[in-house]
Amino acid sequence: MQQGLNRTGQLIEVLRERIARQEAAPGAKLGELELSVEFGVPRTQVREAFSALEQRGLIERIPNRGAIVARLDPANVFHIYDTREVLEGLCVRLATLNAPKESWRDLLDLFRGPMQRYVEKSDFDAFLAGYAQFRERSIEAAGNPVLAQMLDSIYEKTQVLIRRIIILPGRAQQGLREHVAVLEAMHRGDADAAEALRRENMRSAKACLQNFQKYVL
Amino acid sequence: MQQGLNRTGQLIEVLRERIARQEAAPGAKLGELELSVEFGVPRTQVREAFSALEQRGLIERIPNRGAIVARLDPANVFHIYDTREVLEGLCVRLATLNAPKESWRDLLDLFRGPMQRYVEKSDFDAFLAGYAQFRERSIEAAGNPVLAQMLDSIYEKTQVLIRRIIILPGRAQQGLREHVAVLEAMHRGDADAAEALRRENMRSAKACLQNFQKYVL
DNA sequence: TGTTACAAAAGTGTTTACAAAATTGTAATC
DNA sequence: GATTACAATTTTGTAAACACTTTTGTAACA
Repeated sequence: MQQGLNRTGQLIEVLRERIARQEAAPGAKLGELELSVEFGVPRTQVREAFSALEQRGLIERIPNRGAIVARLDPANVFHIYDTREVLEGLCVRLATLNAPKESWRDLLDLFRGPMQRYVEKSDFDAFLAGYAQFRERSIEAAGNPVLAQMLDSIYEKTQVLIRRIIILPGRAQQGLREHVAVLEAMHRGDADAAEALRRENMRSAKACLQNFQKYVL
Repeated sequence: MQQGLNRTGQLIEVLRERIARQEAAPGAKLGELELSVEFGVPRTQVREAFSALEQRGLIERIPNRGAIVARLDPANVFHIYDTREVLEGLCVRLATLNAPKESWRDLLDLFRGPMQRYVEKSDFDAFLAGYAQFRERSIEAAGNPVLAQMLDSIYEKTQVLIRRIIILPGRAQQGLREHVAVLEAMHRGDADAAEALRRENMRSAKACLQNFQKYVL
């Protein structure tokens, strides 16, 4: 799966990052020549990168009209959350089973202490960084590369949404409470509870999304 | 995600099919020039197709040495089954919730009657065709394209294995029993039971794989 | 006979150039 | 002043050519 060194692989990574961060907005046009001069690579390599990104569902290619950043089909958002629910559940279950209980201490402290203050101060960047840490640690502890890849492909599509959900009234607080509950289960080594709580967490995020559908989608 | 008409998209599909069917064995070399003359397309399009297939994890590209059909890392096989367990579970749950109960009648009859005889006669092709039918119907009824794509990406990697597992002593019988149980749950509209039974089914397949590890991996 | 050195061949990676399509800009007409 | 027809520009799609790497075949030598 890794294609670390060659230039095309790097280009794919950079574009993937750019799309996930929304530096290139959905629907934005990606010019072949434009990118080839920006990165100093031949146009054929840009086209190869496009082919890979299209396969990943991050861009759409329209014949003779070029490539645009894929728009997130609102109908698919809920499908994504349904799927994500079971994957995230599996992730924390495996992580709980594989890692020593005490290894979750620092994250638990983070979520019980500093993260609370980030919410109160509306410091969403710090808050999201905490979420990212939880995500990375869980995936690493789960030790399942197949699962990791699938979660990645979901994250890169939903990263947009998370920033919109987090600012909804009360959502950050509730999400935080639920994460603490998950971490507590992980800390006491209760894998089944961790999975159930994480799934509950995803369902509540989806419900929140449904409530404010007209504002965020 | 669809790239139906253009030639590169077709080429990707044909190669994907060929790899999934094992017409191209794992480790087999895929020559650019060779394929470009076979399909009558320029070499650049073959390279674009390679880029897409590499992203999908179906081939590996080694710099200056070309592309080979990806070998299935034995360590990943169990990771695949863990992940597949939760996805298949979700699939039958959604299918049960979305489709009318009676719509599973014909599959239930198939699995209770003819499929039994296929097993007894060791008619594995007919048997696998029945499995495929169950799979397609479930995915369609689930109506979740995100889930469908993930299951696809798993199937195209494991199709090899299924043919080896099915011939293991007693496996076909047990798998059939478990499928009947799942279908019965679906037929009476019990989504939770269907999910639990399907997951149980995946775990038993994984266990079987572990028992005969040295023979099939 | 086996091994090393070297040359030829094959294949991949990259660049360039050209053809076709779409978009944009302009001018003529109603 | 708005609309249509047409030309110019831009951009994508395709083909060919070139350069570099790996592999293979051959011959000289120990």
